[in-house]
Amino acid sequence: MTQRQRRVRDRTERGQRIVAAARELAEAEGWDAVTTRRLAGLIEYSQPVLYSHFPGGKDAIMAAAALEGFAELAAALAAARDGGIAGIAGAYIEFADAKPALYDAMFTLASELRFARDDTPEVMKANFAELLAVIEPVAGRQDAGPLTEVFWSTLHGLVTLDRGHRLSPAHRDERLALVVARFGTRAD
Amino acid sequence: MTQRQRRVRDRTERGQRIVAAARELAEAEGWDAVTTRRLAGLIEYSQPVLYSHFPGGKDAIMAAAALEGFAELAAALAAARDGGIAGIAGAYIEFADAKPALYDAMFTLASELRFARDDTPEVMKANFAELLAVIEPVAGRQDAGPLTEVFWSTLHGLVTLDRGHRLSPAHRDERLALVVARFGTRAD
DNA sequence: GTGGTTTTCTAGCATCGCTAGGATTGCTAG
DNA sequence: CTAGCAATCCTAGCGATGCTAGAAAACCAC
Repeated sequence: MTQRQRRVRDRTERGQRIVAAARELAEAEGWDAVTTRRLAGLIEYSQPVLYSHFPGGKDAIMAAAALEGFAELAAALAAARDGGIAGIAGAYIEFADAKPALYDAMFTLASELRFARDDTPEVMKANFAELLAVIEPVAGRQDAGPLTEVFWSTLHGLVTLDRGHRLSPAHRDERLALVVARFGTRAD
Repeated sequence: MTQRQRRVRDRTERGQRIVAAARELAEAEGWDAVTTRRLAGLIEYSQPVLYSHFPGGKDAIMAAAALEGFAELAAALAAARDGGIAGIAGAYIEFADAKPALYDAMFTLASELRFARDDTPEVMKANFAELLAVIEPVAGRQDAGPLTEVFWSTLHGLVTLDRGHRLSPAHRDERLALVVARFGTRAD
């Protein structure tokens, strides 16, 4: 039955190639350029193969990419945990800046995935936990959970507004410093 | 030449009907449901008529709706100016909550419109000015401009993350209170 | 080899945004 | 009143999208 094992291994490999190709293409030309036909061409198979891996179609592929993104973001945040507020804020923005299409898939698109619920994937909770770990020391008497949500919202807002050319490019560093100033101190 | 005047008046009226129909349909069923065919049916004309009003097609119609949205948001913020940080933050979130599709058109979609540039429409600058007016008193020695951008990012992040079901519904009010706590005090 | 299962591809559907070209209407001049 | 011009509008169609049914091919056990 080792052949059967090889077949399932090939299958999962191909599934990963689909997501990898989608991410690559999205990062290069945006998610609009990620069509099922181009994706099928990239992995050198026909269109219906995509649906055997992801019955949900294109949305499911994007959701799979988003999940990968959450795992990578969690890793990036964990690596910056020692940097405190400034470190984690910088890491967050840097991640969104380095992989804009992936970030879009994680937050702007892929509305199926939702936080703050029982069926929320663990990878997604991990991101919140990383932010929470840094905010907790400065929460004081305030509930750290909601404060983390506000902190997270600030980072996410900075990313998305900046991406939409809504913010002044000259003040990027200054904004980051202000975030640290506003969230880095205890306010009981 | 009064007939000519009536004709141009009818034209502009029809243009507004197009945007109004688009907004109504988007608010009811989302922007994906706003197709050029359905839009043409709603105004009881054929598709190409849309392009005589908006050569840019669907994107231009959404941009027109977004501009209306910026004007309405600026008015809502101006009305809440006396409420200070808490008042304007509440008004902002309330606006986004009452007209979610319009808010999406203003920020998530419609990437043509950009802030912080010379050709930025006045209505868009007005929104920033309203936020700036409230932030300025608490800026202290800090530059009020970037601080307003951070404040704005927080509000925008709260709106978008909440819309994506990323935040706990139970803590809505608490988050707003925390925003006021973090941005309502001087931090020189 | 042969039959049956699994996998893959070809072909097509409905819908999308958008546009060219002809038809229809309205205005003007003789 | 009518002929001709100009503006307006609609029918029909193009290319591309996500997705799917049914035929074709490959694979495996016997």
